[in-house]
Amino acid sequence: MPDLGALELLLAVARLGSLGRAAKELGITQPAASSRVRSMERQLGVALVDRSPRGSRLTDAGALVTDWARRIVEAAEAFDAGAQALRDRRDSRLRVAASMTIAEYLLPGWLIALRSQRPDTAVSLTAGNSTAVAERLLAGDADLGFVEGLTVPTGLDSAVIAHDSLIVVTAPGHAWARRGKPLGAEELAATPLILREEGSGTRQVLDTALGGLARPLIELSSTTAVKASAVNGAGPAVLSELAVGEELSARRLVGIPLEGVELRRALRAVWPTGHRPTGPARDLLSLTRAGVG
Amino acid sequence: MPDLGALELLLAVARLGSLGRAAKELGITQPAASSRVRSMERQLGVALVDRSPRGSRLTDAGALVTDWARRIVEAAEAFDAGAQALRDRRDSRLRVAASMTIAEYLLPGWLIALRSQRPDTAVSLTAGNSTAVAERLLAGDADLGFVEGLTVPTGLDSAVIAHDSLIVVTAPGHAWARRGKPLGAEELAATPLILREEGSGTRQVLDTALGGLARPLIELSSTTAVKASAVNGAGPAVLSELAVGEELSARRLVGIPLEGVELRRALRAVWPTGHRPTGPARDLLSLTRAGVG
DNA sequence: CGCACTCATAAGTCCAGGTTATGCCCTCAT
DNA sequence: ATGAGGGCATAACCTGGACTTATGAGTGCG
Repeated sequence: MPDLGALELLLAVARLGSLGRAAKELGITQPAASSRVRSMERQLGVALVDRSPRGSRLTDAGALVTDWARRIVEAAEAFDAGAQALRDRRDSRLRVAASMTIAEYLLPGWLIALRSQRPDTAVSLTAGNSTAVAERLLAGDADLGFVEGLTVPTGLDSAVIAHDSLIVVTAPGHAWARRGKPLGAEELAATPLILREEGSGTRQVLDTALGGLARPLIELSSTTAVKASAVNGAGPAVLSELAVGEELSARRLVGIPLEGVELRRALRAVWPTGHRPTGPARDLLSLTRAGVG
Repeated sequence: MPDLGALELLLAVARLGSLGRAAKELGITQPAASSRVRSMERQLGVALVDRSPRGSRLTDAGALVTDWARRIVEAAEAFDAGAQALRDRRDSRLRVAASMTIAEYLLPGWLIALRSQRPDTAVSLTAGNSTAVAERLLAGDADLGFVEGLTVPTGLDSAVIAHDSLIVVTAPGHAWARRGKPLGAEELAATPLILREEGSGTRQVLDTALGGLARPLIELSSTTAVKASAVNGAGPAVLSELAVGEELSARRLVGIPLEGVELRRALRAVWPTGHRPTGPARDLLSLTRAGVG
């Protein structure tokens, strides 16, 4: 398994064109960097950088490895942004409460953007369901909240910042992946589906859209488990599009077009009625709304 | 920065419900696992798992962290699949040669799938441009090739396995993100764009589609650099949709609908004329075609 | 009550990755 | 030409963190 530090080093070498400069950027010495890259090359059995007395340049294999590495490091940065927000729990200038889906898929990106824009803003994050978010806001324990769902908790003002569409997905081998015409509500309702458990946000939306008729093939308690089942060909699943971007573009899953079924739900920023977001809360809010145009 | 090993451990704990079992799966002892999780919790300042005499369950924060961690680990697995293919250069049963874009974005996923389906197949990978791929195949140094582009090198048979569409993207704040009607060819050709350098595959497709008229605002030598410029609002960019899936779903970039411009190019599997792929090459080929339906 | 499972603590070992120190190679400017 | 400077490699040493084994303690069950 790769070592994150080594990957960062490799990216730095690619960017700066020299082992020494890369080493300095990461706060280590040049020999340390040299040895790290060397040991990585030994492990891969391929030369990654062309060393010359005028600097170091990536080889072809190095460029490929670097591109793969970049994905890992970007995911790690998102993790870090989220982790920092979890860590700085108390004395933060901006306290955010968010529902799970938003905290999982969207917040890390926003936090990275906010950090690059206002590097000195400390953000703290708590995650929970809609009512928990509302409680924290009303108790003054959070400055800004994010919820998904069909209704806005009372006592809160809100702004729609995005929409989350549920989509029907199957493994590429499934018969639905080949069908010519879009899927209708009746057929969807008549087919057993891989679903989140009753009471979950996505299940709620689906039941509403179909008039309470969704038939579960399997019920699972996490989005990830649903995804895994669908990828393994257990059947068609209904999931937030946020959760399956990766799988769709890698064609591990295929989206099935729908017709006459509306599976959108609003993602909303919320705050106590009257208390218009100001300062860092306003910054974050405008970041999130930028995407909607 | 997080430690990959600790993240894997956390995922294993989540899946298996016990520190001890997770430890065993990773080949370490229970105290080692215990201490690792503990140190991670100390670093984050949040309890991640609820320990009980009957096992360990994730806390809410733990579930969130685990979801973030899963992304990193998945990227690392893709890296690992690619790295292994680079490592086993010589005596492998299946030797693949692929163009950069395919090697970068698609192959790792295929290799993971192939590994789970045929765990004992050793794959080796070399990356290069179309002519290099053709040379290796014709010289008998590779069993199966993948190329993108408008033409098939002579001496090779091919099968289209997917299509790669170029798309026009801008930062969400750009005026085009708000326009109502699709963009036409003339307007696209008249606007300076952030592009890859002349001679690159994507540039080639764009020039062809526009009749050689693309006007560069900036020319950059890597897909990543183009992406970064576009995200920072330098202007509209043209990129493979494979490269921007992440950015689109996080709304760091917005896709601009086009009209009357065809920016698709075929991704093809290729092999020496007559030499129909057999054995592991056939397995890999059928994996890649599964997505097309 | 003792067995089987969980997790925590303690004490000891070991190596990966770091450091400093040094030398070689190349280029460029004086 | 020659010395200065940047870039990389090698060598020898140091250290801390992560692993190990050994043990104890809490819970539930036959």
